[in-house]
Amino acid sequence: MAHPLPDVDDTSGLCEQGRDLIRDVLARVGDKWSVVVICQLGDTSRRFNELRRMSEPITQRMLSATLRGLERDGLVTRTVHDTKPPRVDYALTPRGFSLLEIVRALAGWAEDNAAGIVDSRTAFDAR
Amino acid sequence: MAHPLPDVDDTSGLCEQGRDLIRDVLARVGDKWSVVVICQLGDTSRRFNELRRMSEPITQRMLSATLRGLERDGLVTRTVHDTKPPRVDYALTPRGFSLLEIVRALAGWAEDNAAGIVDSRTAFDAR
DNA sequence: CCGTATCCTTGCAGATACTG
DNA sequence: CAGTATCTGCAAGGATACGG
Repeated sequence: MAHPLPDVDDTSGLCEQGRDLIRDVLARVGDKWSVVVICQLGDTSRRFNELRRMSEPITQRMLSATLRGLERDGLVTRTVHDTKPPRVDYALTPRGFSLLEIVRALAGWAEDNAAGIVDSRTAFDAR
Repeated sequence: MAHPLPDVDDTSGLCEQGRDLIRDVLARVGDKWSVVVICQLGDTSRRFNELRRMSEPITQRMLSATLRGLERDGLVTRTVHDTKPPRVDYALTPRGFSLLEIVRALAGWAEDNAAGIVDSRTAFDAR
């Protein structure tokens, strides 16, 4: 196991420790579809095509891959009901819900700073 | 300005409104180098090659692009000192600092859940 | 020292078609 | 309904070289 930076200064706090895994988590949050799916599962469990419709224009392939990734990290559960037309339910785990909280905080920040960011961009581009 | 989704249901709360911009912000957080740079600027301002060394193995190209993106969004400032060897300082803006807070919260969550996630992955892969 | 310009590879994601 | 398989493009990013 590679030691995560036995570096001289640790002035950056949390951001320096466990770099790999943290980047992993950040990547998931940065992933377009993961966040969308997590948000949609925030209220109740959903079925595959239900998520597909809600997350348009996601492709089947991407939804499938996204869900498998989330399941792998223990963020969602996949429950197969052996009914006549097959039915699969996806739901957030406790860990998934705790991530949802953070994502919502981030979304809140984005909303609060949206106008300012747009202004900054306009100013920057006008040059 | 485009209205942020005059959609039918808003069951997912914040995650549904202003989708485009929010995804933009999330993408920045998910971006490998942006977070690293923001964290390194958390304590004090830094010079270009200083950031370059601290963020290894980032390439010049990527650091340049990352910094320009952050500057464009008003997250960092770029200050050129007209000294004999050219010197450029990058620093976090107030907006940058406020994002740093969120990123640190996210990093904290990652640390708290690191072990659990690794376990989930191992269990998932062992099948 | 602080970048930009160019080339070139790679991996991600869309489209499409098919299976249990 | 709930996915997997294959093929293909396209753009992000590494390597390298050069300019202010």
